Amino acid sequence: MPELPEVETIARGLAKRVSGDVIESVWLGQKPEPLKSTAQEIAAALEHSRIATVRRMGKHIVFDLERENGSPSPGKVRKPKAMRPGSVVPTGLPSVPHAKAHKGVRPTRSNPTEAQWIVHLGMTGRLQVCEPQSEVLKHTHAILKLASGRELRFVDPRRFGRLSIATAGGFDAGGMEPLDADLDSFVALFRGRKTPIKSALLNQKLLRGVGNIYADESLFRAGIRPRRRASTIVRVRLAKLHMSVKEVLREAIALGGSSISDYVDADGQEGFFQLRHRVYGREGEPCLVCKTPIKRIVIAGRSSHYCPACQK
DNA sequence: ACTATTTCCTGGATGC
DNA sequence: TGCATCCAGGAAATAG
Repeated sequence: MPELPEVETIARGLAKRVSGDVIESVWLGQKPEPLKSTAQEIAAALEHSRIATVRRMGKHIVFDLERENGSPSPGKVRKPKAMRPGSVVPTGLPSVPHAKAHKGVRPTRSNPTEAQWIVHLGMTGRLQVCEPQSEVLKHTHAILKLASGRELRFVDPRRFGRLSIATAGGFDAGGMEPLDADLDSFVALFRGRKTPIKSALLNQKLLRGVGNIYADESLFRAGIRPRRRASTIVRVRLAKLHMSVKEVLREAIALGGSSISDYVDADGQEGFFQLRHRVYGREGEPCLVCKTPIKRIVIAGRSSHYCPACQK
């Protein structure tokens, strides 16, 4: 499941492969009725746009788009309303149900970034760059034809992923980037919060990008039990957590993320941080520090792993 | 303003 | 073998 390190890895890979490429046409799968207009918006914003950059914000992948010279403006793009990708599996060659409603619209000059394509991979979402003739996988919800001749496809079996369009700079990714947070603002995030520290770490409005795996791993390294109320943790311990979070994320990024279930990056490469997990997915196995069996409990519906001896 | 709970979704694992 | 059930999990929606 892509959390910050996986998304970072994917975004870097994509940046290398599709930056500068132009989106010629877009196919979007059928969506469950309510958000049809958004699909039009997405197609309109993407088509004839150049991908300037690809980067990560929290767990989101952000494609910065700029209009191709002389191509019509996509019209005003509203706030980033999330869209549920289509549910219908494309058969054969996808036709393109895009809106071409803008004929005589004023041409734009060489503009800087005008819009952003925001992709959240959910749990099972993947973006693949491939040749047009390669097999369209089941659960493919979007296909972008690129000027380079390749295709950028969004595949997501479990459909927790989200696609949306934001106006440039208008995308609100939530809380602060954990890797940028200084100690004081990090500590301030938890002041007065009665929620378990694990829940606070997962709250994207506080920190963006930390998910279940890295929350558990960070808490282990900081010696804090996941159920500890955030407000009861003293500053020095939070300082420890501050360090642990950054350390865990940096190590994971360096190893290309954690590959559990079927995660692979943009190049189809697996990550290797799962080999460094000290508590996540190790229920009953001995703690690597003290040999006490790792416990698993459920917090807010999320399985949480910790060492009852090392974490207080 | 917070916090806790429910819901979405499918494939894989488990159980009978 | 087949069928039902459970589980994984991010974040939005709902309830308290």
